[in-house]
Parts: sequence; C-alpha cells; structure tokens
Amino acid sequence: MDSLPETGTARRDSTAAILAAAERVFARGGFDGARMNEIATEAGLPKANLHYYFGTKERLYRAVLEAILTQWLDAAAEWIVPGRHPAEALTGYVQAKLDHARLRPEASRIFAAELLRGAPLVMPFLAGEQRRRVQDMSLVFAHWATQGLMDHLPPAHVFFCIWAMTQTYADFDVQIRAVLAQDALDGQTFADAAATVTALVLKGCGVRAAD
Amino acid sequence: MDSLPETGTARRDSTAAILAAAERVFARGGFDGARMNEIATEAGLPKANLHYYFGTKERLYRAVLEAILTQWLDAAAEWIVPGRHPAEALTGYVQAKLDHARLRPEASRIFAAELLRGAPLVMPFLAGEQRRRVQDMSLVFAHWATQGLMDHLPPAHVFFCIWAMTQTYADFDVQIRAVLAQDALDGQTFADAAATVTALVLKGCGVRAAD
DNA sequence: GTCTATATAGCGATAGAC
DNA sequence: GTCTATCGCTATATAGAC
Repeated sequence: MDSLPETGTARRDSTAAILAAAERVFARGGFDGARMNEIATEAGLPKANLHYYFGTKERLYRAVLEAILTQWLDAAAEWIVPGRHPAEALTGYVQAKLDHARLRPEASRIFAAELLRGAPLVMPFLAGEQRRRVQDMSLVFAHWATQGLMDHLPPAHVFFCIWAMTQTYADFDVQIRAVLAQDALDGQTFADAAATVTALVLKGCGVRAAD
Repeated sequence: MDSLPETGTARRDSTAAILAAAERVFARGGFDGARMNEIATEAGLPKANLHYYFGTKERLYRAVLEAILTQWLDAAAEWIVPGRHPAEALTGYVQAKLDHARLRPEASRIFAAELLRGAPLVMPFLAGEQRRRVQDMSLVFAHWATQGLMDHLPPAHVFFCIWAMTQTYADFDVQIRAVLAQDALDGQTFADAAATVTALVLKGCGVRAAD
C-alpha cells in the first residue's frame, strides 16, 4: 500500500506530465526563475493541480532532482571496472557522458544550476554516493597505473575534468553554438566533441591503445 | 563631462560597494535568486540607494556583467600567439584560467549562471568578441599543427574543453569539495588541478616538450 | 479528483522628508 | 545625496464549488 492514493492511471499521467514540464522549466530558469504557472501551462493542467500533487514548489523541485539523480546513477560508472582495458573503459565512459549531455541536456542543466547555488539539496548525494563512486573508480585507476596501462594522475581530478568537458556541451551549449555559429549542436559537432575529449583523456592519461 | 553627476568620492565609493556586494549576491543565486535587499545590506546601504545609482535590478546586473567581461577579456588569450612554443603557451593559458577560477570564483559563477539561462545579455559578446578570439587562436593552432608541434584536433573544441576543465573549479567547487571532503579548495588542490589539466591538454594535443 | 477564484506575502520600485 | 515609509504587482499557495 502506497502512502499516496493510487486510484488508477490519472494520477500517474498527471504527475508524469507535471514532472516532465517541470524539468523543462526548471532547466530554463533554475529554481528561482521557474514559475509554477509556466509549469502548469506546459503540462496542460491548472496550477492548482501542481499543488495538489506536490504540495509546494520546493517539493516539486526535489522530485525533479531525485528523478534526475536516480537515472543518472546507473549511467556511466559501470564502464570503470578493473577487468576492462582503460582505453576501452575511458572511451565508453566519455561516450556515455556525452550521450547524456546530448539526450538529456535539461537534466544536466538542472544539476549544474543546483551546484551553482551551493547544492543545498544534493549535498548529501555529493558527499555520499558520488564521493564513494569516485573512491571506487580511483582504485581502478590505481590498479591500471601499477600495471603500466596508464599514467599516475590524481584520479579524482581526472574525473572532475571528464565531467566538466562532457557536461559543458549540455550546460553551456549556448556558448558553443555562438562560437561555432550554429543554430543547434548537431551530430557532427558531438562527433568532434567525442573525438576531442577522448583524445585529451586517453593520450593525456598516457593510455596506450587496447590490443 | 560625464553623463552621470560626479561630485566627488561619495558616488564612487557607493557604486563600488554596491557592485562588489552585487557580484557576491548574484554569484550565490543568479539574477532571479538575488534580492535587492540582500545586496543593499551587504553593501551597508539602504535599498533605495541602489535604485538611485543603477535604476533597476536588471541594470545593476548588466553593470556587474560588463565589469566581469571587461576584466576577463585581457586575461588569458594573449598566451596563444604564434611566436610561442605551444607547450609554453598552453601551460600559461591553462594556468591563467585556473588562477582566474581561484581568485575570482564569483565572476566565473555569474558568467556560468548567465550561460545556463540562455545568455540573454551576453549573447552579443559570445557571438562577437569571443567567437573572433577563438577564430584567431584557431589559426595559431593550425600554424603549430602544420609545423608538427602539436596534433590536428578541432581547435574550438580544445578551447571548450580547457574552459570547462578550468572553470569547473570555480563554478562547481561545491561538488569538488564534497568529493574530496575538503572545507575549501586549498593551494594543493589547485596545484593538482593544474598538473592534471596541463597533462591532459599537452599530452592530449600531442605537444612535445619545449626545448 | 479537478478546477476557478482568491488570499497572503514578498519583492522591485518610488515618493517625499531631510 | 541619502534615507524611511510605502505603493503596486506578481507569485505561491489555498479555499471551496463542482
């Protein structure tokens, strides 16, 4: 039995529509820039329904953030395992992060805006789950380095750099579009991005090509 | 003769205090998150004075942005000139960008928040001055590449990556602090960052050591 | 459960005394 | 030029009809 009433598909449809609309609107203006009215219009529902389902604007924002974090967690980290060759692992990791930037830019921007605000809501995630994952992946890096498969660089900083390089194509795409004079980031641009980031990471970490 | 009355140092002191306070407050919450009241309190002045000097919140925000862009322009691009060896040039460029992230994190965050919002105000700068600078620096990269001093990578994307890697230490420092379990990013952390980013860029671009 | 109409608060902006 | 007091609007949130 759920804590919330579950009377059929109406609730699921409405909440899903609200969450999808909220993600788009929060991505455009952040928490403070978003208007409940705008979310309601975009979801095709009266504003009062948002409050009926989620109570307050902050709880709706939390729900959006949690959905983002949940689906984010499964994404790329599984590439970094000791059994794999670092060339293959890092190529897959970078590609998975770039795919996320291309396919779910709103999610990336909401997360970026939350960090810019000082991460009042996702701090527990950062200091917990994410910190642990970086520690785990750092052990794999150390393993590869002692085997002579890659250089000794501070693993955490390598991840900070990979996150930054890949997420910039979602978070700051307006800058990239302006510099490249493009209306939208197309497949060719993301292919160039993948080639560049992969080259910087693989050659930068001294990874020799996989056999 | 100025368009604004200049009766002495009172105006200059007040406007300077307001701009400094505004930069801090806008850096914390972005345009929408900032409160004129908060800026006034932090500047030690009544709120009405902000409107007396700057008219509206948006014009105060524009003034902060312009100050940031002005001092940003002179910063790092002068490293990328054909006469220099790419090893020295890229090392200096990365270091200059990291110094900016360490010394003026609020400026970096305000710019990041502006990009996240779709760059309504700095779009002319992006499509004009910044695009031209990237084109100029790209020519230098092409020059170095034809001389065999570095690999052929898409120059614009290399800059996107360098910007991302260096600015992440200002914009998303809360994430880095959480993962590293540090209260504040200290000199050692920035030294590790410099070593990592420089390694990724130099080795990633296939730059051989300068003679 | 769903919607219309409204209450309440907070913010940007201003009037007007000094 | 500087400040206090206040206006008017907008946005979140809710009351209550259906």
